[in-house]
Amino acid sequence: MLTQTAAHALRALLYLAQQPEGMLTPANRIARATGAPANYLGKTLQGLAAAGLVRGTRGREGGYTLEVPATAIRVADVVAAFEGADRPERCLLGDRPCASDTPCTAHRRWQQAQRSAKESVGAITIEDLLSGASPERLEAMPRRAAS
Amino acid sequence: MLTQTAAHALRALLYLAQQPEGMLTPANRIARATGAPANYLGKTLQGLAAAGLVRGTRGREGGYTLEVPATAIRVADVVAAFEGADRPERCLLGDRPCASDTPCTAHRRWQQAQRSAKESVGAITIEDLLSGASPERLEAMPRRAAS
DNA sequence: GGGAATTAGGATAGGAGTGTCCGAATTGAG
DNA sequence: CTCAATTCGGACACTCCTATCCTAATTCCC
Repeated sequence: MLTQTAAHALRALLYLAQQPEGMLTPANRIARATGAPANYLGKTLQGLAAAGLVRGTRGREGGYTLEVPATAIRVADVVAAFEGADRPERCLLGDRPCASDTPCTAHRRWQQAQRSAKESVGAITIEDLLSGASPERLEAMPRRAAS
Repeated sequence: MLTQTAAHALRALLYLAQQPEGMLTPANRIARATGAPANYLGKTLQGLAAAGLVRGTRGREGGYTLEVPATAIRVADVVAAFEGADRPERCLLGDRPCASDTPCTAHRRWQQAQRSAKESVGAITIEDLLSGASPERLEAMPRRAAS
């Protein structure tokens, strides 16, 4: 569902959001707490810093802190920080943007579902995850028994 | 959203579903029609055959055909045909299945969203995509402006 | 029966995601 | 000032997904 990198990033953000406001947490501690490989998490945090979600402070007693309140960081933002210019949304039938041999009802139906799927996880904020709140009625979704 | 392999497979199934009932279509033609690399699509079709979704017939005038009606093939089935024993659903906070330092409201909230996302695309059938029908009310979802 | 078309399946290469390692730059503590 | 802690940034290995290529095995047509 999420890439490994995004998952590490999300865990790091959740951890940072639980720290006292303004406190600097070194990457090493975050790695230990979240179970991410320390070296790799370094890179990941740099990515988050580049995206403006966290701020890194060098030097002794340095570390990372949230740059943006936890209510303003959506999962979609975290994902976006690590994807490289997403592909041009190719059509499901055939190669061309919308093949002529089919009126591409598939296209619409598919994009609709994709958007709905992306939003149902992308719209969640760090704060939502920590508070357990449901930002909009999601439990109102129909449920079908998986055969 | 989908792996490349699953996308190829989905396109192949959509193409096969549009062919006359019982007709055998060689992999080569499917590849040309869907824009997938022919050699790789061969493997992909083998995967679909192993999953019981299509049937391959060897020899001259051979080819592939749907083994199951298009109404009975869900996107989730296609995806499942190509994933190797999905991982044990690790918790979002910390490494352990459910860390003690947080009551894991995050866990529930997250899984809820994930399931909802998976279902919104996974429950779609090949037939749905071709007919443009919406299997359950999906357009009733709330929509938020992406900032 | 011979030959061509086609699936089945293995071996191999390229690339991206993931992870490791090491040095350079920065900053505060002593 | 010196040193240690820390982020920053590059270089490199590993693995899996994707893709290519080649050789069987099978089946129909002539």
